[in-house]
Amino acid sequence: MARPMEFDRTLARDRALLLFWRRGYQAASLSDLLAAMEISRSSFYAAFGDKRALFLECLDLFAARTLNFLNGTLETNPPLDGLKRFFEMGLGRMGDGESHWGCLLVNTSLEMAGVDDALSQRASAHLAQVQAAFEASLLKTGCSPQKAADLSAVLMLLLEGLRVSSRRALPPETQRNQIHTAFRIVDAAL
Amino acid sequence: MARPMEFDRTLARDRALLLFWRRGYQAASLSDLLAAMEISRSSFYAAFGDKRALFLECLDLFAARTLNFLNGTLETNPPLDGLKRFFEMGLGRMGDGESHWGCLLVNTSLEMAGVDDALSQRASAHLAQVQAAFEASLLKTGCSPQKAADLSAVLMLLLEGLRVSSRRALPPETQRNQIHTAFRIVDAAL
DNA sequence: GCAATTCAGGACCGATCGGTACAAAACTAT
DNA sequence: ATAGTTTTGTACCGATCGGTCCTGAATTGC
Repeated sequence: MARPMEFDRTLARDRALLLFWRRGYQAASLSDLLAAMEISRSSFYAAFGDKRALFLECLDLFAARTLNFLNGTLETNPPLDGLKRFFEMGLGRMGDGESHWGCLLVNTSLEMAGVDDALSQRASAHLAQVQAAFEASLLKTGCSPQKAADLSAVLMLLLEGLRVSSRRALPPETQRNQIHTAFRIVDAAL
Repeated sequence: MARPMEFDRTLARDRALLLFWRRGYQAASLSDLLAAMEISRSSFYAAFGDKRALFLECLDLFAARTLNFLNGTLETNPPLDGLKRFFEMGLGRMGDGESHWGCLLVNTSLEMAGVDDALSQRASAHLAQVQAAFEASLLKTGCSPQKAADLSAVLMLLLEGLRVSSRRALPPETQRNQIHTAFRIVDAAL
């Protein structure tokens, strides 16, 4: 019927996600986004609504992928090993990008608090889902529900702290040590 | 010789610090700042240079106060109690403001990473000083240097996670539980 | 009182922000 | 080929950004 779209929507969206991840919501200007996504202004607004809507889409997508990865590792590993592997996600090879941008959920929850609380709360809600997955996994180790609740809350603290370490660009080796020590003492508490 | 200043510089600076703490660097516009500080544009630039310089001043001041408070509690309490008290700083009474803004150092380190790396790194360096104080305190418990280094790194993870919890506006009671559980398992690891 | 000096208020600046409007280009269906 | 439809590139929009400049008011030393 008419002219077909000239760009791949999901590809453009993924590129936007990377930019948001790297720079945060506010510092990623429209021009930056258009350049990164390699589409024009009109295509942008036609396909994504506006900047905020696109961000929301990216945020939810990031959360879905994160939960997906987490559930994957939890299914194919003993609970604690799966958790540890999840913690180690994204501290990868030194110069590969993506490795020192922290976690978009944590970043957003902090950046947008007091600025756009709806965005902040949404990111926070996604984090709560992650914590719920932690708790479910801990329960499978046979510990008490109380202990699972308490420890999953502490695991969330550790994860957030680790994603801060990542964005602070602490050396991967340092982060690896942090994970190792953290899991050693969590293990002892089980 | 001439007309004296009509405003209290340190008062204005403190007000700016609160705004930066609450909204972050980017979202605190000049107009916002002037309104909060209750000074005029010209006074602002005469007294503080520019927005970034003022922020830097606030950041360093926040760090100094934080370290000061930390060292105070560490001097007047047994090491672990002092640390715990530091962790509990700022989760205070529900509606008193300041309690759910997280930590300016953590906030800044995340927000400015990839945007103004000098600011991010500076905040990160201040955090490293806090961690060093943790380590020194742990050493006083008589544990091995290795253990002090490892545990202080984990304590930093927990602190960062807790300040994220704070800015996410998790209920103070939840945060209290997190602190309690965290210190229980850290204690066990000593 | 008067000159000298420093202050504060606000007009003004170019740049950039996110977002809209519009016209030309590109494609399909007939 | 042509009519009809959708996409795309870009000019343009008002608002706001951080920052400068200039004027008039306020206060001092004399």
